[in-house]
Amino acid sequence: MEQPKAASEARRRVLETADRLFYQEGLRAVGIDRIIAEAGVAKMSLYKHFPSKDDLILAVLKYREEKVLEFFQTAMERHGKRTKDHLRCFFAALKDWFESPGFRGCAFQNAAVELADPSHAGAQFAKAHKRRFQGLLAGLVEESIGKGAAKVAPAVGLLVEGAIVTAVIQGSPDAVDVARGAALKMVADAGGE
Amino acid sequence: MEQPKAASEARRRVLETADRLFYQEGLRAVGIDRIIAEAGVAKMSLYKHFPSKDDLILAVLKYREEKVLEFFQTAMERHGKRTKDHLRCFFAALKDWFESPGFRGCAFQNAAVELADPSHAGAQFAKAHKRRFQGLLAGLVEESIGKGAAKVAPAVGLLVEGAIVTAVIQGSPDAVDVARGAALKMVADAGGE
DNA sequence: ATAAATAGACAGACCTGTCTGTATTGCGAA
DNA sequence: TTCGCAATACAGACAGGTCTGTCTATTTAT
Repeated sequence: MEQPKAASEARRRVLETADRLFYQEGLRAVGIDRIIAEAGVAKMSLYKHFPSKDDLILAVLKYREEKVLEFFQTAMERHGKRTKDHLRCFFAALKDWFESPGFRGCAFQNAAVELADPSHAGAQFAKAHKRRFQGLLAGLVEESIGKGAAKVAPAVGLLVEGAIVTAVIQGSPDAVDVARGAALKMVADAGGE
Repeated sequence: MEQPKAASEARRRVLETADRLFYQEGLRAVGIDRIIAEAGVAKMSLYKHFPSKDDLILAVLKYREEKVLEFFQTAMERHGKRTKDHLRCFFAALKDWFESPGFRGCAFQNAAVELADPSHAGAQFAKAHKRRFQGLLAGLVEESIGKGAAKVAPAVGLLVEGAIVTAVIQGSPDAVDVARGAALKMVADAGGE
């Protein structure tokens, strides 16, 4: 049986397909018809699970947040075998991400740009996600240098965000090296006081 | 008379209107009909000057680059009365921008996100613009500390780009203070060697 | 049989781009 | 000055396609 919490096979396929297409081509560029065609699902099945496209967008963003956190967790663990500096692991994972096929930046940055209206649920979720993400990053900085972290963590966050948009626009992952170098130096300087 | 190189009143109105609407609501969210209505221009007048929407988008980006450079020039001159540190002037101008009404981030970042396809003329122009902008910024850093600039200028660029997206997503100009603090410290450290 | 998913037509709006026809304007020639 | 000419812009209908969202009716699986 797959009815109560199996979350419905059709629903899962819609979510995965929409996530892929939205990320790759943009929220506005991808229509419902395209999603149901590639998901192999009837239109009514989609609208049963997601009453409107805005609802679907929000669900996709939530789904993606889980996937992003999972990605960083496993990628950092993989790099964690070589060094115990978790901040270094983070930048190694970030580089993996930039170099992954189909990389098109941060879905939450992109959503905030495409949605334009800051009151849109998707834009608000993006804002909340960025706060959570920054919180994780600040945790890594604090793990490195303790108390002084609050002084540099926000700047490290800006370096990461800047590296993401720059990598997208320039079509190259090089920015991550710049960000890592600057961030590690900043953190080292702040920790040595 | 207003015929030969007056660049056509209608063309100018289309460009200004499209620039405003595209920036405020997004390239895909704004249609041709909306532009001609608000510009008070006939559809054929628009298509005479800009054969397609993609052509219009590209023209708007070029137009905006001029406006952006003008803005920074005058804003920096205004702040230049108090300090001769041009890098500080730049961050003061950046803050003015973030606080200006209707601020919605960098049109070139936004265009790169919305266009998705990196081969689109608009995406390529955005990429080229960012290189030019980074060149200007690097010039300011070099003016501060000379040779060592090449080591820190790219990171300063990332801080600026990160501050822009963060200000948009968070709906607050605060990120500019973080970026300025980190950038000035980085530059000072690099200069003192 | 009941619940869920299927296929696909449909409405109504909006999209880009084309087309026709009219009004306005400046300018050289009569 | 007055006429006609050419360029420009105007208004708006139109074609052909796509968009979101609704609806009906059929199929499948439990």
